Amino acid sequence: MALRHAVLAALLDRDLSGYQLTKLFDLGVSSFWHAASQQLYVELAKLEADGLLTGHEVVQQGRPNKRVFALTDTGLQELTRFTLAPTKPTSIRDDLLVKAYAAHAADRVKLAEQLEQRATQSQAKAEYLEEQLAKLLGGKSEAEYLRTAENIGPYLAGTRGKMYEREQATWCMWAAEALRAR
Amino acid sequence: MALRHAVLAALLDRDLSGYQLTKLFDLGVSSFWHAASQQLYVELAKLEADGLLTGHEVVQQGRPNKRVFALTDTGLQELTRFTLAPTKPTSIRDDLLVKAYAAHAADRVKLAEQLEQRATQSQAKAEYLEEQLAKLLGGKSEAEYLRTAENIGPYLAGTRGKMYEREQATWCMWAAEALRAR
DNA sequence: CACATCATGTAACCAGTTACATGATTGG
DNA sequence: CCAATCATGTAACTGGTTACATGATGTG
Repeated sequence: MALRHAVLAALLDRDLSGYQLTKLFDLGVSSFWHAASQQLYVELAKLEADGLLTGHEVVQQGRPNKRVFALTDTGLQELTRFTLAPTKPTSIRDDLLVKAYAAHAADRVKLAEQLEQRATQSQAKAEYLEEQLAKLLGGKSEAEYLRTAENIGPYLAGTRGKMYEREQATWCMWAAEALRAR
Repeated sequence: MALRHAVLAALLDRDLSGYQLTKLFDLGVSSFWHAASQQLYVELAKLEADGLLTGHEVVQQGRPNKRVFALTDTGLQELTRFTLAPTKPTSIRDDLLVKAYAAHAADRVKLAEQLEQRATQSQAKAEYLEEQLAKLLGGKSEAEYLRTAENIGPYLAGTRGKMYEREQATWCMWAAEALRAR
């Protein structure tokens, strides 16, 4: 079970609805996990059935009502247990890397174009994450924030996401350049 | 279909047996894709049935015989087609990132230990990949190699893997330090 | 009233993981 | 003869993706 713990983690210091989680786990936004809305609603139902979450209908004016989910004690315990359990490293699994490996079978210019396009996307995502991180800091220096903030988890994970996207962009540009130069 | 193209790419400039592919796609080794042997043998059977590969028994002395697979023309075409097809970006999907996000629910020291352990693993993997890359260079400078080598694909993909592991190690140490300092 | 956004789901399918199995050959 | 490595598979299960569906509410 994988999404499971990502959902529990997301609900750690705020309650969220399925729709809000969808936005959090959306591609382009998520720094620490990705999931589509369909998967989330299924998972939320399971988590509620297992007693790890409780859902509460929230009546809204101006928009449809929503069900907001909160961690139960059991849910929090399960999350804590998960953080202690050993996990194996996972490697990158990205079609673009396979394409790069298969460069010899590809049209060099078209592959370079794809790499450049991805570089742009990754750059944009990195910038978005950087903004989010700046918001978390709220004016403080990073060192200060890491010492004093209540929950530094989102900052730690967000930083990894930012690094990943930046580096992806750097590599894409480098590889595209290498292909174009031939 | 995912592993499919990774296998075709791996067979692009040399023929390999299921066992050799297993080692290539093994965790700890793979820079561009991961797969377990069970999955590989199934995939190889499918690829052969689909006419993208052909297998040939190779009689060996001193060890069990093996079946070596080679790309067919159709297989090569399929790989080329794949390199041209658009693909979406994929984000990191790593339990360790979820654990970091859930830092507030975790034992800080134990989480730091896990991060440090992962840093060590990633460092080792990065060094292994660096050796592989040096072998590919074969004494040439990178610039020279990228200009003149027949197939730079493995070098491009391997470099991404190396970068990823190095950065993972850096982040793990940084995050562990942040957790320990509290 | 059409379109965007908010909001929540079901069902079929596909890819990957885990568990289980087997056998050859060499070296200590 | 036992352990390590080489070599190849099957089957059940889990997690994730894709396709399909529906309805509320506000804005132009």
